[in-house]
Amino acid sequence: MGRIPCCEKDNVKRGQWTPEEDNKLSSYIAQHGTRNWRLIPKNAGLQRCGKSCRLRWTNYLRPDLKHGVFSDSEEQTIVKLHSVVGNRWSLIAGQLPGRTDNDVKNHWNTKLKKKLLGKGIDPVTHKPFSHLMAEIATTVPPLQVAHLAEAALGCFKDEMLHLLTKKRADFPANGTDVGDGTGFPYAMSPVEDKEETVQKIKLGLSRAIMQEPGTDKSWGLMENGEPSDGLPVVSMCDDDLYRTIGDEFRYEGPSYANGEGSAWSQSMCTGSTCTGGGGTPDCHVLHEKHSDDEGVEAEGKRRKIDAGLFGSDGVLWDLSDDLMMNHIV
DNA sequence: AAACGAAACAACCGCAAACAA
DNA sequence: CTTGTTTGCGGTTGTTTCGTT
Repeated sequence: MGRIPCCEKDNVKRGQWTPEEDNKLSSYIAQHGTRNWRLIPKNAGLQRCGKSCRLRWTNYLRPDLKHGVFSDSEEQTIVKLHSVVGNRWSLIAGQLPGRTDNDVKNHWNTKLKKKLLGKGIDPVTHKPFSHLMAEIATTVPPLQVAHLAEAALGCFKDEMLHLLTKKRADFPANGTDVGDGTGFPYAMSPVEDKEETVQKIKLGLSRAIMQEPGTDKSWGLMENGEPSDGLPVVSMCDDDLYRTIGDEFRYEGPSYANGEGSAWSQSMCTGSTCTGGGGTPDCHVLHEKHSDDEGVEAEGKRRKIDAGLFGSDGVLWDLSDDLMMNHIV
């Protein structure tokens, strides 16, 4: 017994909507409302799946939608809410009049996530990477550190690779301050091609993963403290640096009690080495949905979180005391 | 001007909750 | 209470647009 399809696949058009289709759908809904999406395409004379019509309406045609760029305050709201509820896009969109969950999701994935990563903040936990490292170092038995590092790097390797290679290409070749306020010098040989850089970074990551627990943790450094392989040396434990570079977002210090993950830690980790069973504690929580029984319980918890966050009128509570993300204007 | 890659946006898919009969 | 259907949601994929070489 399979699931009943929402429509006949054969006679259904897919892909981009034409203005005529938009008109048909809009005028039909204006007259008859949005009851029974399965019947709407048929009655409106559209060769579309009801689901497709619903999506088109809710994400694009609805008259109350905003279509412009996200404002600073909207971005702040998204980051703040995401730090509390995670990838609950509909919940977040509910606090942004005129924005859809798809809008918010796309904006997060294409802009905000990278923005945070670029500032050294883990977009999953909203903590600076330095704090994550420190937590791992202090709370985990040394023998597990290497495995956790591997899992973490697996989760973020693509983003790290992207950022590192991009940054490298952007830095000046004379090794002076790049002028972003970080005082971070970067020396790059002009003849060094990008592919070589990528290979070096990959090698560095691999070494970090392979490194036995208890050995020198100063990744990328040779015994004399000089960078090996020409890789940059970045202090990942410098909160002052973080505050300096955080011209838009500022981390005000850990707020999770006793190393507990935030309420939203079911956010996705799609890293290839993250298998859900092992890995970091967060990674374990992320995959709780995979178990049906646990999934029900997780959903129950989720609903409690929802109920706690929003009043009966759906208005967001004042979260300023609970949030770890503050904004500098 | 053309080719290529990255970013942004739009749409689809499958799952599960909610609802109605 | 059970079963079938609809709706909402989040993840993913496909397409278009923009910027760079």
